Amino acid sequence: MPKTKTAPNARSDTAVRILDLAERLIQTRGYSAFSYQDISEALGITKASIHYHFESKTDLGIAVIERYTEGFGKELQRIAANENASSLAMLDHYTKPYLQFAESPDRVCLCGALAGEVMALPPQLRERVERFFTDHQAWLTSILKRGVARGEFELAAPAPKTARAIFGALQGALLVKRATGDVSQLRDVVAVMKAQLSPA
Amino acid sequence: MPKTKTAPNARSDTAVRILDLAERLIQTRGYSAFSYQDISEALGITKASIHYHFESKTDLGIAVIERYTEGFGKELQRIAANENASSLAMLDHYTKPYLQFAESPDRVCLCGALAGEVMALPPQLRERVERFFTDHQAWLTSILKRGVARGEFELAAPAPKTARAIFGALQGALLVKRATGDVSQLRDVVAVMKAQLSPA
DNA sequence: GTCTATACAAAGATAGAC
DNA sequence: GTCTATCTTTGTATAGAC
Repeated sequence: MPKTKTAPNARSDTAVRILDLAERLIQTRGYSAFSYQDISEALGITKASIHYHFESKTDLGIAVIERYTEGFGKELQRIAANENASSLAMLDHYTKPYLQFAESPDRVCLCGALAGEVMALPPQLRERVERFFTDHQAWLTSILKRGVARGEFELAAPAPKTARAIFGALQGALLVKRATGDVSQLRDVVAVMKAQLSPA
Repeated sequence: MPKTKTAPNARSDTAVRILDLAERLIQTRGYSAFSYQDISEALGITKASIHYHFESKTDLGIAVIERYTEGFGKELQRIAANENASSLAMLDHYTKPYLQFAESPDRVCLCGALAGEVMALPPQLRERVERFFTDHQAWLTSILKRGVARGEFELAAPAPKTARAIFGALQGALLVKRATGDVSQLRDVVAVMKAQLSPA
């Protein structure tokens, strides 16, 4: 029998290429500033074809965010599941995607980019961006608490506040990096963060 | 003789109201997502009238940024000019505008908002946003150095790096605040920053 | 799944009257 | 300085053929 390559939620090649490009466009130019035409020209297909895969721009936006947050979310689970790892190593893993964005001159966190225009987004997108923020801060909070419980961290402020500060510093560093081209800042922020969490 | 109220660079009342609203719209929705129509409806004048005051959207954007950066810039000069002030007090003054933005649920720094969509901006806007970032980081650097020279600060990293970290943390905190509604973070970030700069 | 063709609205902008 | 009217281009979206 012919092998079926259709997994439960499989997406066609084209759909994936559209998602990839849309994600990049949102990260570099923002949601409001990209259009089906941009994608159409870059991929060599018509706007109508894109509508076949994603009925509306809002739908496309939702799909991009969900793929991104789910991918990131699984990574968080994977990191936290490794119970032998030190809490510092876990935090270290968390920062890896940010450091990767920092490598390229014009990319930031997808949700960081969207946060800059959150009031202009369709509600379905806004909700998801806000959820990304709260989820990540919750995750960071749990890792910080774990570190304290294991004697690996010493916090100057309650875990939730420290988590928000770390998250905000990472997002802010990406913003600054893109505006001024300073790639080193991300690494510096991570280094400072680690130094400050270590017990005296 | 009739008193002339026309100062050298005076702007008409309407022009100022347009600028005020445009600034707010950029801060809350972004540059790409606001239109002359938004302004027209809110102020009760036609789009054509707005074009009379600002020939193009780019011109309006430039005017908004320049007013903002000049106002902020003068404040920086004023702060630094008070030679008796402690360096900590100077830093404290610097954070005031950020704390004010944090009061409102949906405002961020104008240039922070624009930084999220720099790649989509007309070059004249992009330049000015980048300059805002480098100017502010340079100013912070000079204050940090002053503090070190006067024995008021003790830095864990070179002044320019520390300045970038502070600036990034402030911008990031505003971003997070708007996405999650947590107004306290700005204050926390400022408090942590001050604590970390104080000599042992 | 992709195309052509088209609809429809919005955005940015201009001309010219008042 | 503001208006009406209009123009052009772009953006989003749909219908229907292939």
